[in-house]
Amino acid sequence: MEWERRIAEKVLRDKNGLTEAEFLASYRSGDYPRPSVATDMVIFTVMDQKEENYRKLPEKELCLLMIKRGGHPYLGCWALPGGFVRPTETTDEAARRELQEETGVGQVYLEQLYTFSDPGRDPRTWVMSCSYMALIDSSKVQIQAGDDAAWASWFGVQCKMAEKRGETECWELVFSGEDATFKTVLEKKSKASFADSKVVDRGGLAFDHGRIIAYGLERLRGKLQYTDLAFHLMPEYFTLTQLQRVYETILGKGLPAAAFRRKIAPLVKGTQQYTQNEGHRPSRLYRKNREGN
Amino acid sequence: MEWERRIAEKVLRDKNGLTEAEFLASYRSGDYPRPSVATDMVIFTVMDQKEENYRKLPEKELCLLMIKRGGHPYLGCWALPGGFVRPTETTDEAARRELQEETGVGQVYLEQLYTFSDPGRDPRTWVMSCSYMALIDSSKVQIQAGDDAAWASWFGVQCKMAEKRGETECWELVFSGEDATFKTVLEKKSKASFADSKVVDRGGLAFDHGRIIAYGLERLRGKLQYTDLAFHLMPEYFTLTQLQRVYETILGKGLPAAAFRRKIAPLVKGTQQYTQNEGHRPSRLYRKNREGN
DNA sequence: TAAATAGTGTCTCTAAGACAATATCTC
DNA sequence: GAGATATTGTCTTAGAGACACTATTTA
Repeated sequence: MEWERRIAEKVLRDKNGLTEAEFLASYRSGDYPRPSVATDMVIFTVMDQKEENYRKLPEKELCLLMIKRGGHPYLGCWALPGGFVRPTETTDEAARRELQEETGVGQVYLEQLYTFSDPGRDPRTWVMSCSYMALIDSSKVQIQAGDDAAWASWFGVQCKMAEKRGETECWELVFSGEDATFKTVLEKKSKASFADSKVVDRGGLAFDHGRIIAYGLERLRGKLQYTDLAFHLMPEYFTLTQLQRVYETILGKGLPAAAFRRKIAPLVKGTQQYTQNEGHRPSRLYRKNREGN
Repeated sequence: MEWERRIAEKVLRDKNGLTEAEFLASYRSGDYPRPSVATDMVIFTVMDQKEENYRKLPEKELCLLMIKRGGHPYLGCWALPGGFVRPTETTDEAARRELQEETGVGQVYLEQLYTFSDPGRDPRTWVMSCSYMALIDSSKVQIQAGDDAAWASWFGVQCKMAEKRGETECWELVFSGEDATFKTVLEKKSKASFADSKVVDRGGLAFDHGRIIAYGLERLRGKLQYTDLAFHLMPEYFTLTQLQRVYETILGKGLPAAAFRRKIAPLVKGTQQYTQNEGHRPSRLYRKNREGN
């Protein structure tokens, strides 16, 4: 068939009589306005809080990395790390590059969250943000925290509903870091996602980053339940109680130990090592089960 | 405090001595290259297939809308409907605008899926695609199908794993429409999402739209289990068997009727109306339960 | 009456939550 | 031994799947 031969040879011609190669060679990009596209990253980790009693286990806290803005707009506010995407890379690659620059950590879990595109979200110009969530193992964080950037800092986050008026919910993100503590207030519809929320009071946060962070948290909580995401927040060897604390910290509620262990059992592999010098019965160390479901 | 007063009055000055207002007035966007950003839409509906027997219920099929390309590149291939985002709108608004233009339907469920950003995904120039999933009630579709665009057509889709080599899975998307039937082959890692898949053989599909469609399907299947998404695919009144068929069609497997009805019960509200003239026992008509969880 | 779907009751099995009982370390 | 956590066993309950049984319509 003549027609099939043409497809095979890629010489289909358009209404101007051009082949695809000819078309592409003559193509000039139109005059559509183009936005800048940046990646913003919600880098989560779970850190130990100060210890109180030599016997008690340390409390854990969900933390994220932010950077203090040294220029306008939002001078002095805290913002998510990020940067512009280059024409030679995917947004994934851009995010990984930024992450490397910002934290020095390369091999971390990275997941695209959502693209925020409100035309006014950056007062300078039209900038869309393709947001990402990164999960970092707490032991690696200890090395990197306050590494070079005097302006980067880890903040504990808590997200809780403050008020409910009919279908509209009012949520508070509370950030507590060494250098600052502040609160961001968001509003959203009951069934809606934080991707569709509205910032009511930025507090000390820059841009629309409150929405991004709240959505990142929502995603993290959701996926925690039916994936093995949590292991990206753990060091190689950990106790089941540590793992349980990480779940509890992220979900914001306590879990029954027996049920937790049953559920998590197929995902972990026990070792012959135990914790020591802890003021109580030693705990077996586990690691992630690679093969098992 | 002087400092707090400055914050309150928004007269913080940057290292050049500018206030935020002064900075923004003098801001000139840098020379970073900018991508075009388009929205692409996976518009799903569930349609009845031809009836065979006056007694039997029609089989259902998951369908999506595609448009035949009339110009290069990918001349003659089928592509997802979509278009460029304008500087005055969000990607959501752009998607809704395109949807309105394409199908004439306004009030439909719309959800952002993923932003695809491979630098080479469009051979013309640097174009990112912020993809969306739309769900349309099948009864509305009947009116719109083949409305004006001779080049728009509904295709039945099926997605199934074809082969598994170690950690790499090979998947086939099979499209069957009135005007054409073809197959797209994708590859992905076992645990990975289709957002990270690779098109191995486009078949008759344009661009990287196979990835987008497969990811849309993955999202739809996932959310079907724990949300009330399915109701967006239903007309106002429906039987529980119809609802069940929609679930089965999307999930690609049969479900036990008794368990399905128990699970779905709190989401629906029975009416006093029944189907008629169906060659078998009439079925009660239900509608979505607005209040109940 | 046959064909076909509609709708419900019950049994089993699994998993989650509640809770108690036991184990074992360090100071 | 006291204090604290680790770990397991058991009971109850909720929900999913299997399956059978009954109900109801039309040609």
